[in-house]
Amino acid sequence: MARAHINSVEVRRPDLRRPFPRRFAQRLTGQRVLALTRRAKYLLASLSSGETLLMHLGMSGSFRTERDIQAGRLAKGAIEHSPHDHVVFHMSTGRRVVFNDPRRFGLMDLVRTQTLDQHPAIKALGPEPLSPEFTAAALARACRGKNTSLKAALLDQCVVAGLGNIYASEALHVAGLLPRRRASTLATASGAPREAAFRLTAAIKEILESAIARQLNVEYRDAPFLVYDRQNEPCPRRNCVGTIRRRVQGGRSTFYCPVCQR
DNA sequence: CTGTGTTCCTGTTCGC
DNA sequence: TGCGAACAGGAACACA
Repeated sequence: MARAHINSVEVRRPDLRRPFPRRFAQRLTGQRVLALTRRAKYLLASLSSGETLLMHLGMSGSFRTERDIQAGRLAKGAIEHSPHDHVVFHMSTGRRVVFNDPRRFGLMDLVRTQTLDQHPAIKALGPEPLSPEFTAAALARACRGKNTSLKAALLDQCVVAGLGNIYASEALHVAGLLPRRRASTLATASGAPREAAFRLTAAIKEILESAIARQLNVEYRDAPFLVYDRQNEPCPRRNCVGTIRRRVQGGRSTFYCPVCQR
C-alpha cells in the first residue's frame, strides 16, 4: 500500500488522449497517496485531498520508477529526457514515477473520490472477471439479445471489465467458441445461461489467472499465447488438427482455431 | 437504441 | 539499404 507524498509533478505536455484536468499539477502537489487500486484497466490512486487520480495506459503507456536525481545546480532545461516521458511524479521517498506513452492513448484525470463511481469511464463498467459477481448467469444476462459477436461482446467493457484484445481471443479458444458466434447464443430466450456461457466464464477466469501468475514469474513472462499472433501455426489443443487463423473483426485482429472452436 | 467504422498517435515490422 | 504500407495490447465518438 502506498503512503508516500507527491512532492511535485512535472507535466510536460498539455494532453494525452484528452487534456489533463485543470490545475492538474497543483492538485497533486503535496498530496499523500492513500492507496493504489485498480478498476478494469484504470489505475486509481486515492489521495489525501479526497480526490482520486485516475490513470489509463492506453496501448503504449507504462510507468517506471527510478531514483530521483535532483536537478541540482544544472540550468533549467539542461536535463535530457525521453520525448515520451509525459508526466513525472517526484515522490517523498526519493524516487520518481515516470509515465511514458509514445502513442498518447493514455489518460489521466482527477475526480472526487466520493463520486468516483459516477465518473463516465467507471460507471458503465461491467463486473470484474475474477470477482464472484462474474458468473455464467451474469455473462448470459449481459449478452442476452445482443446481435453482436462474442469477440465484440468480450471487448465491451460493460459486459465484462478489463478484458483486452489478446485475452478475448485466448478465452474464446479455451472455451471452444468461435469469435464470430452471436453473443446472444450464450443465453436461452428467458436469459438463462447456456452451457457455452459456463464454459466462457470459466475460460476467462482461467486465462486471466494464468496470465497474472505468468506476469509474477519473470521466467515465464514472455511465454507465448495459445492463439494470439499465431496464425498458420497448429492449434495447441490436444488432438486438434486445426490451424490457427487470423481475421480482422471490428478493426481488431482475432485469432482462433476453426476446427475446435464452434 | 444498437451495432459498426473511424479516429486519435508514434513506433516497429514487413514486403518490395 | 531504403521506402512506404500495414499493423499494434484501447476506447470515445460519429454515423447508419
